[in-house]
Amino acid sequence: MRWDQINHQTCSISRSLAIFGDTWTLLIIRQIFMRIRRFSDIQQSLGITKHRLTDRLNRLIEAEVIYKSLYDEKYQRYEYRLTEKGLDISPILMTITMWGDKWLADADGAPVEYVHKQCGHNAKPVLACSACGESLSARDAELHLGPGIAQKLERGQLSELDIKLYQGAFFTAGAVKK
Amino acid sequence: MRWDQINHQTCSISRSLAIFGDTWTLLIIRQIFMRIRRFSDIQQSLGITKHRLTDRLNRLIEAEVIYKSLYDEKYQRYEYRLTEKGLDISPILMTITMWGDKWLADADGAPVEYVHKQCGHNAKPVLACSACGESLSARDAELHLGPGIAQKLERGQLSELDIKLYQGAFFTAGAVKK
DNA sequence: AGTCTATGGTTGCAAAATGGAACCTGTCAA
DNA sequence: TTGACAGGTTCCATTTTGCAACCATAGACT
Repeated sequence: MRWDQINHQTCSISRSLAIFGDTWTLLIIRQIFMRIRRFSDIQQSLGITKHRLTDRLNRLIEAEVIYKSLYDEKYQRYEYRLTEKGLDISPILMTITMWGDKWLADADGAPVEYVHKQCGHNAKPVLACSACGESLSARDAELHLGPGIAQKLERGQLSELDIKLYQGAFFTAGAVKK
Repeated sequence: MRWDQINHQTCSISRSLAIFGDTWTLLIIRQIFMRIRRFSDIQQSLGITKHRLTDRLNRLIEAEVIYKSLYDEKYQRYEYRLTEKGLDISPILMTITMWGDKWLADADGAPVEYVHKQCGHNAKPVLACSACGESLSARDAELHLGPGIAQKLERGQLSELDIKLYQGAFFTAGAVKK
């Protein structure tokens, strides 16, 4: 299968990665989070070619993750800003940062830190259960089939590939036998 | 710059993405999380070519995110399992899932759900501040220069590119003027 | 008037990554 | 001895990428 068909799968991760799962895209989003919003600034700060950057920015606009905002009328210059959808990517960048800090940092320590404005502390973002507020890891969570899969399964609308994609979850749920 | 040089940057996100930021890799990790651990199962469930899968698995082994585990002595068959480092990627997959569920789901709802074993509820993982336990979003957090950058800056060990990369954070920190 | 610079691109081309299919290897089973 | 299965490797055509050169617009400088 071609990567550009990956978004047709019934999977939130596949669909998300079809938007920002290729090379450069997440780094571009990070730069915009860090207030580096202009074409040439992004281009130079990442060392990406203009060609590639043009392509990636257009895809992100298409996906409604960023939008162009006029900042200079005379020159017709635009900067790129995050939409609500784009701002919502921050937890992903934070968890990636935490992983990199923990597993890939050199002796000098973490390159940047997040300071929580409300409590003033250096915050290491951790995942918590929205229901009980306790911390949540892969070992604390059971994967269940959600309505998006269950309904399509009942209606026979799952593709062959979707079924294979979820064979792990089906197995856990007892829906199929291995 | 070539993508394969991106891991030389002083940035936890760049370094992390050098490991799992290309096409397929994160999907492969997700499959292993879902207990799909054998070569042909991963290959068929993702629709990836064997060629690509071999390459990606070897890189993940090299990065110590997964390891090979013998499950059949006679046939010398191995399955791929997550190391501690690999298991720690789960928060990233969870936050990506949440984003996809919120912004890309169809009318049927979320494909899968996480059930928190401790409290039994359907958990939507949210980010929390490790210091005060309150929820944490991009707007609640201020980006500060951490020791990894500050020390290298003092010692003059930051590359030209690293400085550009962090110009947003330097600006916030008052370290440089725009 | 002519040249220079800054920003934000587009175009063309060679090199690298990818998808697809065919082929290989070891073990067993019919 | 033919076939099947798991887990690859090899080969080639197609895509994607990196790199360099070029273009357009609006001033600013000489």
